[in-house]
Formats: sequence, structure tokens, C-alpha cells
Amino acid sequence: MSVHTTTDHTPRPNSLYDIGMTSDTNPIVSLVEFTYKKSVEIFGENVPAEYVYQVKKGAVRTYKLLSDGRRQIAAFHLPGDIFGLENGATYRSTAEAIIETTVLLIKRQSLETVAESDAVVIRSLLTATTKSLQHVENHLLLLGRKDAVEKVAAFLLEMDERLSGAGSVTLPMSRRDIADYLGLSLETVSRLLSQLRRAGALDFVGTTHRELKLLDRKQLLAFNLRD
Amino acid sequence: MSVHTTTDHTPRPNSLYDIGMTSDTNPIVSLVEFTYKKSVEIFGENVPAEYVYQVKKGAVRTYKLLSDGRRQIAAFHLPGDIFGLENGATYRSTAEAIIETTVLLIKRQSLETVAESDAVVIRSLLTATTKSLQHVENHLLLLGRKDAVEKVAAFLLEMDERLSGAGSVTLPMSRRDIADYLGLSLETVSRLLSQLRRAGALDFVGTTHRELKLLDRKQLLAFNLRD
DNA sequence: CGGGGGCTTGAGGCCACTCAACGATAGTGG
DNA sequence: CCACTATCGTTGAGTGGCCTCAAGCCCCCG
Repeated sequence: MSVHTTTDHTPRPNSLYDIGMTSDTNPIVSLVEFTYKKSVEIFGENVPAEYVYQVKKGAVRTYKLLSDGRRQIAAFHLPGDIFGLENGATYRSTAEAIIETTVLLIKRQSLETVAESDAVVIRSLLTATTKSLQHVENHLLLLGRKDAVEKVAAFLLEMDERLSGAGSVTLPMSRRDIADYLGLSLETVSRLLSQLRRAGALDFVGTTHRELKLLDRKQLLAFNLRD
Repeated sequence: MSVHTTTDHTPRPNSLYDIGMTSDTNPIVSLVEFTYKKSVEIFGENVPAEYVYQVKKGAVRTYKLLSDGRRQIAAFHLPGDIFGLENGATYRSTAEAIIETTVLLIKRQSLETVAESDAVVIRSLLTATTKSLQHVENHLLLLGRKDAVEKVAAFLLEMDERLSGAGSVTLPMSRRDIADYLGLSLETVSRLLSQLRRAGALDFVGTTHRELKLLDRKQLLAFNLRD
């Protein structure tokens, strides 16, 4: 698979601004753009954390595995999202491109160097980390205490908000991905989507069944007004 | 409320050093010690985040609620742990003392002031936030993909590690708290503890059934070697 | 000593699971 | 271009793990 030697990437003149980590007093730090094909691993769990990433185009899943193959997806990363931000020496999850995905990446070390002399950069890192923490804490409530319909409804609303906000969503991920994100089986996800369609809450548009139209946001929200 | 305002640079029980947020160049920031009785709220969800806390003695739960009363405990905070660390304007969870609990607290604003001129302090905040994130990410896997026995075994090992490490644990929290932490019903928690006792993995010591002795760590670990 | 909260245990039920079959779609190579 | 295959999604049947409801015990505390 793709190895992150610097020669693998085509360096482009970019400022830290792109990753939301810039300040006036900073030297410019070089960013690299790289594209991963569908299902390709970006980094593995417990390997040295060399880079920090930002999604430019596409979608990424980060997950943990149990030894028997059970998988929990912690987050989907969509354009604009930063991932791979670590404080320790290694990544704590595996990251994979869900579809063809272009990322910006920056050597963690160079970020650390800049950060030492620039509190603004550390603060940006802190902000990004806190944002992750917030998302994950909400997800705890979903996984621990919501039933299947509530989970799926919450997922649809989250994706609509993050992908379009217009009620028209093209999901990059499979039913299995959704299931592993929501702590359900893929059959249950499929069944509940069909059920919501029958109830008039949504409709399938294309042939792939990944293009959705949210018809009745109120109905979906009803499952989430509970928090 | 006993107020301790430190007036010199000498490290003392109540210096910033205790909360891991200090540097040589810093002005001293005043800490306050406060004690909460059992079941008393320390801060509520969505109220302005004025303070950052560190547990000195006792135990704290932070949780989110659904409107119908379902509760998900995100974390138990034990002596040494920092909680209430926010980036936004308000707390994202409710915090309550589980038993009589003494905390150190510091005005968030004074921390921010110091942080502006001191990258070391921000970095400490970042480290503390990352630590929370790590814990919560592991908990996602537990909630989403582990079965009831695995959850309870993981809980016992976590508490043993954090409370003693010696195989002898006095739990500060009730069965209901444990259940709301693990995404189970309290009856299931009780049943599984009994089951593990019958299997010889642990034993109840006192009359309250909150003092546990872990007899067969291997057996408990077997449920967790799966990750 | 009476009351209440916490813990345990049993009985029964339901929600989401597994196993299975099938249709549709996209990708591949002849 | 088309058969072939792998992958994905849907749906049904049946099961089981964990839930709810309920009763009872013990301990603490007023």
C-alpha cells in the first residue's frame, strides 16, 4: 500500500491556513496533498503517528477492531475534517479511505516545532481535539442508550447536516459501515431504512440506494428530541 | 467553602502543580478546595463553564440524559482526574459527586489568561483533553461491540487498575451507575457479577457488595484479550 | 422499629441478532 | 460487448441475549 515517504507525495506550496493552523508570526510549513483509492488504509492502529490529516475530498472512517473481527467505527471524516491528531507516539485507531479520497497532510514533527513557539497553533490543535471529544461523547449516548430507530434517525440527520443540509444526501459509506458506526447489524440498518421509507420519512433516489432524500425531517427529529 | 490563595512560588498542596498546569514563568493562580456531599451536582449540562476541576478525594460521574430519563455515564472521575475542561462556553455534561468528594477548582478565566502567555499551560490542557478522548474512544468500542460479560469484565479491570491495582476494589458507585456506564440494565450488571462470582473470578467481601476481590484476573482478561 | 434504598434473583417477553436466500449492480476479463 | 463474479442491499424466519416487571432480602438510618 501507500507508504509515506516524502517522495511519494507531490509537494505543493500551501500554508497552514488550510488546516486551520496558522498565525501571522509563523513560518510557512509545507503541506502535501495525497489521494487514496477506495478501501485503502491511511494509517494503522498502534503505528507511529507521523502525520496529521485533513480531508479535502472524499470520506474516511476511523475504527477499532476486536480480535474476532468486530469493528466499531468511531467517526466518519468528511471534507474539512481533521483526523490523525495524536498526543502519544502512535495512532489509536485505523483510518481508511471509504471512497477515493484526497487529503492534505502535514508532518507532525514540523507542526510540533511550530507549536513550540506559537501558542496559537497549539490552541488550534486543542480546539480540533475538543471538537472530536464532543462528537464522541454524543456518540456514547447514542451507542449506550438509544434504540435502533433512534440511532438510524440520528445518523441520517447527522449526515444530512454534514453533507448537504438540503435534505438530499449521497452516502459514501456502505450499510456495513453504518452498522459498525451505530453498533447495529447491517441487516437491522437496512430494515430500518426501509421502514423509514415506508413511513414516508425518506426516499431512495438512485439505483445504488445510497442516494437518499429526507422527506420528513420532523419525523426523524422526533426520534432525537428525546435528548 | 475554604479558599486558599497562594501568594508565593513555593510548590504547595494547592499550587497549579497539582492540576498539572504549571510552568516556571507563570504567575501563581489561585486554587480553591471544595467538598461536595453524596449525590450533589457539581455542574449541570449547558450551564456556563466557569471552573475546571480536579478530584482530590472521592468520585465523580459525568453523564448525559435523554428527555425520558435514560442516562449515559461518560466517565467516572477518581482522585487525580481532571474534569469540566471545556472549550466552548458551557459544560457538555452534568457532573455529580458519587460519594463525599473533595475537588480542587480553578477559575477557567484565570487559566485562559495564563494560557495566553504560556504555551506550556495550553499544552497541559491539550494533554488532559487527549487523555479524555482516548478513554472515551475505548468506551465507544465497549458500548458498541462488546456483550454484557465483556463489558462487566472490562469495568472490573478498569476499576481495579484505577483504584488499587491490588485486586481489592471498593467501588464508590451503585449498580445503577455501573449499568449506565456500560449501557446495560442494573439487573444485568447484578446478574453478571453473581455469575462471575460463581465462576470463581471474584468474590464479595463486605456486606454492602461494593467491596470486591478479584480472584482470577486471567478469567476476566480472557474477555478482554478480544481487542 | 418502621421505612427506604440498594442488591439479588426469577419469569416472561421483545428487540435486535444470526442464518439464509435472493435480486440488483458494478467491476473484470475474455 | 457480454458472461461471470464479487459485492452490496433487501427481506424473511427463527433464536437468543438482555430487557422489563416483580418479589424478596439485607442493611442502614431516622
